[in-house]
Amino acid sequence: MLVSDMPSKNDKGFPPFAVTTDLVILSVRPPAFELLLVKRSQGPHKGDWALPGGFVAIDKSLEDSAKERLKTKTGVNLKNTYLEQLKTFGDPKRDKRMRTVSVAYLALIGPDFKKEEGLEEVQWVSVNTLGKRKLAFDHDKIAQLGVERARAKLEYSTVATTFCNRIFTIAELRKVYESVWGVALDPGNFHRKVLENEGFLSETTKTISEGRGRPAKGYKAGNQTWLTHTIRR
Amino acid sequence: MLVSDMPSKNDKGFPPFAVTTDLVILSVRPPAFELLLVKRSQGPHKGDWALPGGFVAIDKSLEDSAKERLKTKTGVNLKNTYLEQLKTFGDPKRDKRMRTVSVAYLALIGPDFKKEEGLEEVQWVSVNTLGKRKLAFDHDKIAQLGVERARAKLEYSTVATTFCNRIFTIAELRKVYESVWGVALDPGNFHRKVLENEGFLSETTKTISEGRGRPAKGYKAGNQTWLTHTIRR
DNA sequence: TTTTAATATTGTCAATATAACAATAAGTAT
DNA sequence: ATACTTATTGTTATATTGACAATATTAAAA
Repeated sequence: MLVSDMPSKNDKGFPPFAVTTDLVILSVRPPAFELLLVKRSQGPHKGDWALPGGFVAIDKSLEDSAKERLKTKTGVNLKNTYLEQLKTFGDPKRDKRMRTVSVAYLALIGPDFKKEEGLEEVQWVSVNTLGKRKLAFDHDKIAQLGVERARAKLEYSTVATTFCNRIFTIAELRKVYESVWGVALDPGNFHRKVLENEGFLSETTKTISEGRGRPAKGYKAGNQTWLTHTIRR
Repeated sequence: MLVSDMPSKNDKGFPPFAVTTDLVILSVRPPAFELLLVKRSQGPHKGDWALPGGFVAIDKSLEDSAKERLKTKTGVNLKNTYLEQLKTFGDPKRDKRMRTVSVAYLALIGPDFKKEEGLEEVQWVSVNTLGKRKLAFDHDKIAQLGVERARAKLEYSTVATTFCNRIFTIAELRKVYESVWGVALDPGNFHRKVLENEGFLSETTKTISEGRGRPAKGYKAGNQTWLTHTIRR
């Protein structure tokens, strides 16, 4: 049934909408900055690549709906992930089956997610392919927005640490910034800038040695969410 | 009917949601920074003050729904207003009648809106009363979020001009910043900072004299959306 | 009409912050 | 032991910020 043929109100006195959540799931494996896509196995745009998502159950919160989907697609430990609402898309023509409102979420995850197990077709792609690739529905636009939000957020928030392991070095954190922004940063200046942000990082006793070169101190994510001294691209 | 009693799917195969838009409409009349509230005339929370809002029609976009409501409540010329999506609220228990998802919008408007005409009870209140006043549904939280978004946006975007008349002085713009942030800013430094932002303001031939003191040059909003040199609180 | 007060606009300068690059520290690989 | 590589700390010129002073230009008061 087309939207134009639908009754404007149901028997409860309100127009019935379908509500979905869609996820922009991002991950960094320096120097790659990647996005998770799934191949649609049914419904409209069958066979196309799309963002993971689906209907919200009548008794579940929007965020729980997004979290569950994130868990099943990536197997990540939700404690070490970052999830925030991105934007809601509700154009009347975005889904021809019915009037659908999609609440998009942005998820940032660390390196240790479960690799896909072949049940469903799942693919990590570079965010650089976004302009070129055609995704289902309006998912191009949603994915692009998610990438831009992530890039912006690295400037003034501490979220970059969610792309790292639980313990990481300042150089690893710098490579996250460089991968997400696609620029090179001065190691010395970056090092200082990060440390002058109270609560960005928290020291550990570990040191981490990666082949050649002086071993680096290991840090954990600190307790702050916002940076007092912003980091510039 | 309670949510818990509702069928999990309708005959179209998806759970039926009601979708509403709610508006955080903000305006500045220095030194006041104000929010528009309406008194609910029916339904749950009848008699309480709430954000303007209501159901989205089955064939209207979310933004058009918000725009129409903004128009009827304020009579503003939509050309001189700023409207952006804020966040979507969909807690299963937020409305006890039915499962409702509310897409909140933030609207910033200039000084020349139509004063309410008494048909409906409408009220401008200082944003400072927000913590104290109890609003319908989760509208306290939504309004607070809108105020914070507006405050943040003044730092790095040009939206402050939407609080001004079409032609305004730099001092008037400064008073907008001071009202929204609740701080005093140095007139000289502010003046320079604003002008060094290419495309923030655009010169006019008018000069504006407000009683005593040297008359100021009149400016219009420029063509940029983002500030290259951020303004700090 | 002259003086005073108020506000706009421009100047000055010390204190901070930024960015580029140099130097040193501390390991691994040969 | 030596060379090499990366982490971390130093140095310094330049740019930005913030506090406050000086000048410009008008309206109101005397």
